[in-house]
Amino acid sequence: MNGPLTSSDIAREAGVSQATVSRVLNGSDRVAPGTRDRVLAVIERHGYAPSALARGLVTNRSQLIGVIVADITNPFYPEFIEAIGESLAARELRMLFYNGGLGDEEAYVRLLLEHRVEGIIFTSALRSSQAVRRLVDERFPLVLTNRSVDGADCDVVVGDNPAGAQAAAQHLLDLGHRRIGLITGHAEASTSVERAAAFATRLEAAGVELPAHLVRDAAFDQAAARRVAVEMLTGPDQPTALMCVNDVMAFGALNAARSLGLRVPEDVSVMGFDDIPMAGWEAFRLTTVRQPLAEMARASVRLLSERIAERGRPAQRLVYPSDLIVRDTTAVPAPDRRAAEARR
Amino acid sequence: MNGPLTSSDIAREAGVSQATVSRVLNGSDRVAPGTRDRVLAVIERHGYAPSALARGLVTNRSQLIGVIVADITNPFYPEFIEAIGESLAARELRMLFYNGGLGDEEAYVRLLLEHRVEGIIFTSALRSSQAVRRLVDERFPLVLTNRSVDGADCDVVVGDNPAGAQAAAQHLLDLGHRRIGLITGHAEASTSVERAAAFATRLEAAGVELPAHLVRDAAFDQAAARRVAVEMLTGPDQPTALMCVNDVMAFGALNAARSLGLRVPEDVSVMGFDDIPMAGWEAFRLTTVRQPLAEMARASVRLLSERIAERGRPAQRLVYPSDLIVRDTTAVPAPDRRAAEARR
DNA sequence: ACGCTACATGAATGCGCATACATGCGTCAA
DNA sequence: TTGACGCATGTATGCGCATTCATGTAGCGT
Repeated sequence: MNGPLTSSDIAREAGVSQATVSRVLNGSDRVAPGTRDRVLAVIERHGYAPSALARGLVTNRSQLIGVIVADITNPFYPEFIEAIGESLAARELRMLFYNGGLGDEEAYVRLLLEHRVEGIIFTSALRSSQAVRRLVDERFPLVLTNRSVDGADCDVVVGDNPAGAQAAAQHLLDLGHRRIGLITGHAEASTSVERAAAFATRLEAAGVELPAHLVRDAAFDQAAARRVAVEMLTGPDQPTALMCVNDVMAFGALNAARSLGLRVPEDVSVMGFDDIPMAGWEAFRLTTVRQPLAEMARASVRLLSERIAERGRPAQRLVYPSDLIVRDTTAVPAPDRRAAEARR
Repeated sequence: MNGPLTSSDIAREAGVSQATVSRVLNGSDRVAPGTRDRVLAVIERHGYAPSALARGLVTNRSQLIGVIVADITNPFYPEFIEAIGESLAARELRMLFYNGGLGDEEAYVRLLLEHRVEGIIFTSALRSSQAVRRLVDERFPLVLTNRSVDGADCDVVVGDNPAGAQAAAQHLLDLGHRRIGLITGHAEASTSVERAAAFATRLEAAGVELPAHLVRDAAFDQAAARRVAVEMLTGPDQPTALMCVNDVMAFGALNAARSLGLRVPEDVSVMGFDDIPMAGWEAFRLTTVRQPLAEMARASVRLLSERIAERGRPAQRLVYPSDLIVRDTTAVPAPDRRAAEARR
């Protein structure tokens, strides 16, 4: 009576062979109804659970999917993880979860491979990720979600960052902003780079300058964004609006404004990107760009399991639309506002 | 060349036996330095990763720990998961992650057991959980974090809920509040029950009534708490303060107040419990009760791995202190709402 | 009644590894 | 020089399961 029961234990008690137990477990085979019921009864009675280790060893299918997240405390990710978890469960797949995946990706991937995961979902790969490129070269099933990696020809699920960022820029331009600060994420994150580039391009096209000191990196981090925003809002050449390439950093900017006694949007406008659920909370009411996060998460799982089933298929790149969501953190810039009020 | 390399492949190429490869992989054994280097070179060259499935089958150690969370989108959990992940990694353990564990716990646990997890961390067990009790009966290694289960004699890591809730009650009483609303979590969650009970007791001891219609359940959910708070703040017998048994619900209450145009703390005071990082954000500046979340998470992992090593040891219950953190959402009550409005 | 088929089931095998046991070699004391 | 011993390494085995092949039995037609 050491450790969990085995299929042989069940077989003995049910008076059949181990092979038969295996057959009823896997349903498909032809087993006499009476035998099946008898075996199932024994399984039920003991709460027998077949070993996924042994099964995986034989079938070469671990039922495990590795999911790598850079920072689960960043409120962007939980939504994703939730949706991924649901999709995985629906496909009889379990999640081997790794948080902090930015550091030594190599080590993480190694561990995942030891456990013979059938595939990996990277939610926060860096553009230059060696680990990702190597896996792609080996045709190991993986999908990049919300990010892409330079030169890696693999399945990718992203939002339409350029369109979203341009819409954001246009929104601020339309309001009349001409001095705009941009808070970017990690310089190695495609998401940040794409959004920042498109935003800058749109501004440039409208003849609005985006000086270097108004473009700051905050690595997708709330606290860092808060610091950077404080600096921009107290430094020279203060912006009338702050664009952040994700919502979490926009919360940081909002916190910064509040800590400085500035009103949003009266004194500064703030924009985010992603439209995570918190962005809609009364505490924020953040103007942002919506991405269909849950849908993107589901698509990632779908793509991954399709690739597992068919390794040779051509890589797909799914691009989801981005929609401008105007809430309460953006308005006409302050000077104009005064003028407008005076005009009345 | 199907599937990953095996130790036999490595052995063949290194000119040794499979057993020797296994020996160098597991370090300990006496292997000639020259042989070891040769084998390691081959392993390195091919990026060979030994199968955790096969190893687990032999050693009966999967290196997997199941972690069950009720709702990862609840900002309380990511902190926990992060800390748990780090502790697990430090012990060469991986996280098999399950979100949504409140629903069919039975099914989840079954899956975890199939994968032969060495232990399970429940972060959101319900008081009456059958699944937990059964596991405890079977002496399966598990620890309950932030929750306890009635009649389950197992390792538990919790904050000092009674002390924290009493401190919260005392704080509101000291400020002069006499009509206080209480928003509770899931009625089956020990955390909620303990906090609510201690809070009520303290009020009662001070001769302050806590009428039934001012005690509402919001299941630890932000949106539900928001709804309930709106009802209490617009209904009859409006409270001057709202105590929420966790921070996330306090955010809901804050959102409710804001949506009603009520100022916090001038018109209503709001308190939470947990002191998750967001509670300190300028957007909230929530008065709350701090629990050492990361420490509790680490202790959970420690307890679990100790129990895995020694199944027979007596169950431990670790109680961590709770500290009142006074920030900006609590103040002396407005004499009454009308007076407050008249003043404006 | 006989032989044949279809089907239910058992026996045997191997997945990749750790480990107990066996072997062969060098070393050292006598 | 010899036998005993220790060390490095090889051989054999089994973990729990899926699966292939072998076997026996019932059911069928003629």
